[in-house]
Parts: sequence; structure tokens; C-alpha cells
Amino acid sequence: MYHLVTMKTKRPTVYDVAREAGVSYQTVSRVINNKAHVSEVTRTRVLDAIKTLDFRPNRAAQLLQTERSNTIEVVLFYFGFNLFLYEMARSAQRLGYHFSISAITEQEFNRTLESARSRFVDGLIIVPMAPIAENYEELKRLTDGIPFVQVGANLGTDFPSVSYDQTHGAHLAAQHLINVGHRHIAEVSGPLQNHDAYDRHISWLDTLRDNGLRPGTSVEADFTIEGGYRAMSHLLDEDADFTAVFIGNDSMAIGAHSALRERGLRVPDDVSMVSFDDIPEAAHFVPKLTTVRQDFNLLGQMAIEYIVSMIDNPDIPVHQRILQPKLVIRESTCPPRT
Amino acid sequence: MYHLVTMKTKRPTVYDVAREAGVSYQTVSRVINNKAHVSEVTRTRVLDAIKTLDFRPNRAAQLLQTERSNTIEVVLFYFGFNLFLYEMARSAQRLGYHFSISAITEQEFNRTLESARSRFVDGLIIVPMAPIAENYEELKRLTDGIPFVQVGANLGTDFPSVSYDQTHGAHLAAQHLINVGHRHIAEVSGPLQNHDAYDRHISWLDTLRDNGLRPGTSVEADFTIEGGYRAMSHLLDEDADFTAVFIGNDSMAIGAHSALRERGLRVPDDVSMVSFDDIPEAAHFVPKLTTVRQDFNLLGQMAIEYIVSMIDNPDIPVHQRILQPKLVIRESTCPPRT
DNA sequence: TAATTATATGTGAACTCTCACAGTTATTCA
DNA sequence: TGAATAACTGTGAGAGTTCACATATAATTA
Repeated sequence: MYHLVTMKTKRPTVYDVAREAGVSYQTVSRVINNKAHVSEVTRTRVLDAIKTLDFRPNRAAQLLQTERSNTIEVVLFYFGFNLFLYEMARSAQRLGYHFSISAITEQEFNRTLESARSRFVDGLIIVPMAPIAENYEELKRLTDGIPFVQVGANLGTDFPSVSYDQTHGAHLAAQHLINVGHRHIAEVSGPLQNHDAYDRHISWLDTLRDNGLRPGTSVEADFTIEGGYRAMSHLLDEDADFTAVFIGNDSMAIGAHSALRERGLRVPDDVSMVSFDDIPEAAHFVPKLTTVRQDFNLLGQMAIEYIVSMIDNPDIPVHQRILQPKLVIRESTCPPRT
Repeated sequence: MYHLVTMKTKRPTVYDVAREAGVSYQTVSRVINNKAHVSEVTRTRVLDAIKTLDFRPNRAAQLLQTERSNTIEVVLFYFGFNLFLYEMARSAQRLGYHFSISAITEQEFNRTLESARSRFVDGLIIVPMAPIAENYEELKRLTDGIPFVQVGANLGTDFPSVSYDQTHGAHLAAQHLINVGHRHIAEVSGPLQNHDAYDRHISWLDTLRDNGLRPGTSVEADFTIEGGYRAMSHLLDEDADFTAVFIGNDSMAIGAHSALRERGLRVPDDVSMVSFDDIPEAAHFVPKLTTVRQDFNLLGQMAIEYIVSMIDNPDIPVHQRILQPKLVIRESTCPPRT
């Protein structure tokens, strides 16, 4: 009994195409790279030869020579923003880049960067959980010349980054609760090592202080539904005195709502909630969530555009691209009972 | 005024390492590939040289020679399963592969495969919306020898695939509604060109027939929240006679619930709902969703494991890996009013 | 028309690694 | 101890492309 051996048919090379078209291999190279100095006649002749031989340039050989892979790699330190992976992939492709993912822990960062370098990744999108370096120079040294863009705020540092203005967003959210009449406001924050979460937390604190209010209890959670559930349960055990909660994202709000409901508390009647993100579920939850809207697709798209512009022009001045979030008021907030 | 020119310092090669260690370049190659026939002494000597020179093998040159990129690429035809991208990325890395994404439309499929081939992608994970080929041979011809695994059912065909048994899952769901006492059951299906959605639809039909019931109105939607909302609105306009709805996934159920609520109908009191997936939100929605659970992380992991085993052993017999979903009964279903 | 320039095409070399094979030394066994 | 075998190490060649340069032809200008 035989089994099929897939005969490894040798693929045609530039030389084969050159012979077929009656030109030199260099001319073929010029054609496949859309370079100048090729007459229309020979160009079409080469193109025809490419078609008849079903020639595809060998990327490995090109890579060896050019040291450019046309690849953008996103380095994910946590399973947070995966929402925008699809959109990033599409944006990258639109701009002529391949898109690859490394989902890593902090210990793997160095190895990942080394690998990226040896594969000639052209640009990096970094989505950190916690800060990954002290300053731009240090991170630049780590990536060894590969341009990178960070997603998410990194307050006080000078990385090239795209982010939403969390301070502003959190102010909007907290001030809304206060304007509606709340005086006892608790918090379920995201992990405070994360800059976005930290900025929201600080801005919550600041907004309360500026309004002459003392902050309620704050519990730190992990951005997940379950985490939100646990944090709210904990909060209710500690201090049931609040009439509103400021929550680090919609997922945690959904979990927190479960915990409230379990104890017979209703949103917004007994407790108001504001959160962040405006995930698709937010507008259809019961109650519909009042939330600070952030468009992750847009953020992902901007990250790709920024990194591509850095690749094309290494001398582009480093800057931060910051989007302003909007507060979307829905059903999860109302004035407190009197 | 000068500006910093990043001096392209030439990276060390196997030759440099060989000189440093006092051996031949071939020995260096043996060491970096963990091959046999290298004495412990020379191995450590080479390793030391690698360390002092900070040598990293040039993947492009290796690729040119070996024609293996150690890359698995996932080809996404729609933004559905992105839930498991993170898990797939991690699984791939655990097994020593890089992970890249192509998010494409059907027209781009051929170009994507050509690109994959010229980049020496080792394996493909295909997540189709609609069927992409008639049979295994055809698809094998398209991918030109690159092994692939399809995610999702492809009933009647013989692709290597990982999927959940939708027929079984849908039977569980429909039978549950019937067992609880429903006789008028409508449907909001996923896009019927999608095999998973189609299987659920047919199984819904079959289960009703086997129970001697006539199917209610069925509306096709697109797996999104908004789509579910529109479909349910449409359904309510057409035929308000049903007491339960069979819904193609949790997202659409959440949208459908909004539409019901808008018309003053309550779930499950007025209308029962079953759906599919058990997304994290499902257990925390109001009402908690009765749903057919599918573990996408597991599915992604299995897809990676399957493709890696195909890469390692091309003669592995083609088969389908099928998981059985479970019905999770929560709050969105109850007996109909009498 | 000769000199100058622009355009088109070709040749040699290099990019860095691995494969195939050859040669050398160490080990085993009768 | 000598032959056979195993383990180790080295050399030549080539993988398929692009870069730098050289040459040939055509277009432009004085």
C-alpha cells in the first residue's frame, strides 16, 4: 500500500522568470518591486512570464536582503483589549503589513523582543498591563531600534502612544454622579498597576476632593466580570453606606450588578453605577449602563497608523495621540433616594 | 545641526561566533539547532561565544534554507470567534510557534494563501463564515500543501476540523423548551450560510418535528447584538404568537431581549429564550441566560494542537475533533403562561 | 553633430544560514 | 592489537533575492 508523497515541486525563481521573459534577473527584481527604469514593453513581458510560471517571490530571500518583513507585531501583556485585535489586523493589512500577535507575561518580554528582532519585525504595538520601562530611552534600547507604539496611557512618560484621556473621562463620570446628587461614592477600580486604571482612580479621587467630598471605600479588581462581582460583594460587606459606585469598566459593572442584585439592591434605585468602555452589551444590559465611551476599534486603527508612519519616517517627532472619551448617560444612574 | 543616525551595527553571524569559539561555522549551526554530535566542551564554548557576542540566528537565512517559519496563521473570515484569539496565540507560543492573523474577505482568500505560502507559514487555522471549498482535495489544492484545520462544523465534508456538535446542542436547547411546556417556538438564527448556524437551525426544525410541533417563524440575523435586536423586532411585527424563542447565540439574545423589553414583554414570564455560547456576560445578564455552553478557549487550544500535530506528522489521518456542548439552564426559560 | 544627460538593462557579489558530504578522532569488540 | 563502528568536526555549495556598479541605448541640448 502506497501513500501519497506530495512531490516537492521546486518553485520558479527570478532566474526562471528572466529566462522565460528573455531579460536579466535584475529586471525581474525591478518589476516585482515596482522600481523605475523598466520600459513598459519589458514590464508587461516580465509580468506575463510571472503569470505563466506562477511565480511568487520568496519572502525569505527578500527578507535576508532587505531586512524588512512587512510585519507589525502586537505584544499583549493581558487579555484586555483583545476587542480591537480584529480591527488592528485589518488596518495593518490595508496598509500592506502582516499582523502577528505575541501574548506574553512580563518575564517573556525580553525574549519576545529578541525574537522580533531576529524575524525583522518592522514595528511593535505594545499593550502593557503595568509599566514596562522607566523612560523612552530605556524601552528604545530594549527594542533595539524597532519602532514601537504603546496602547494606553503612561502618564508622565514620553513613549509614543495612543490612548484615551482617562483623567478627563473619569472626571466626567465622577462629576456626573455628583451632579445628580450623590455624596457617598464608592469605587471598584481596575488593577492600579495599569495606567489607565490608575488615572481613573486618581481622577475619581481628585474630582471628589474638588467637590468637597470624602471618597468612599475603594476596592481594586481585575477588569473581569467575576472580579467585579467579588469586588462589589466585598464592598457591600465593608461599607454599605454608598449610594453610587464608580467602576473601572463595563465588565466589572456587569459583575458588580450581579452582586448588588443578589443582596436585593437595585440599580439605579438603590445604587447608581458609572463605568467605562461602552462595550456592545452596555446599551442592552438591564439597566442600560451609563458609561464613558471609548472606541477601541478606532484606538487600534490609530495605533497601526502611528506605527506605520514611524516605520516610514523614523525621524517623526515622538508624541502622544490622545482621544477624548464621552460620557453616555443611560439607565444605571439616577439621583439618590432621599 | 546633526540628527542621530542609528548606526546600523552589523550583527554577528555564525562565522563570528565560530571564530570567537575557535570552531567551524557548522559546529555553531549544530549548537544553535540542538543537534547531536557536538561534545559538551565545544558546546559550552560555542554557547559562551554566542553570549559574549550577543548572537541571534538570522531567521531569514534559516528560513531560506529550511523553508519553515515556525508560524501558524489564523485566517478569519469574520469578526466572530475573536474571543479565542488570545488563547490561540498563547497555545501556539507554548508549542514553539509564532502566531499571525489575517482578517479577510472571501475575495482575498487566494491572495492570502499565496502570501502564506511565500512566507512559509507552517500551518493554517481557518475560521470561515460560509463554506470555502467543496471538498478536502480542492481546499488542499488551494493551500498548496500547507496543512490547515478548520474551526467550526462543515457538515458532510471531510476537512480536518475542530468544532462543537451543533446538532446535539441545538437539540438540547429546543427539547428543553418543549419539555418545559412550550408549543409555539420561534427562532432567531445566525447567518444560514454559516455551518454552525445552519446546523442549529436544522436541528431546531428536526426537534420540533420529532415532537409533533410546527415550527414558528424564523428570522435570520448576523450574530451581533444589533442584529438580534432587529430580528426580534421583526419577529414581533410578524407573529406575536410564540411563547419561546430559540436564538443562535448569546449576543443576539441580548439584543432580542432589548426588543422584547421595549414592547413591554418580559423574559421569561412572557417569552422564554435559549441561546448559544455562554459568553461571560450570560451568567450575569438580567435574566441570567439559559444557554448552550461552548468553551471557545478550549476550541482554540484544540485547533492549535491539531494543526501542530499535522505539521509534525503530515501522514496523520484526517479527522474531525468534535466537542459536545452542554445546556446551562438559568433564568431565561420557564414554563409558558397558561 | 558631438557632448551631455537620462533611461534601460545586465553582471558580480553579498546577505546568513543549513545540507550533504568528507575527514578526523575516539570507542568498541573480537 | 587491528578492524569496524560511532562520535565529532570541517569544507564546499547553494538557498533566492537585492544592492552597487557597469554598460548600452535613447533622448536632449548646445
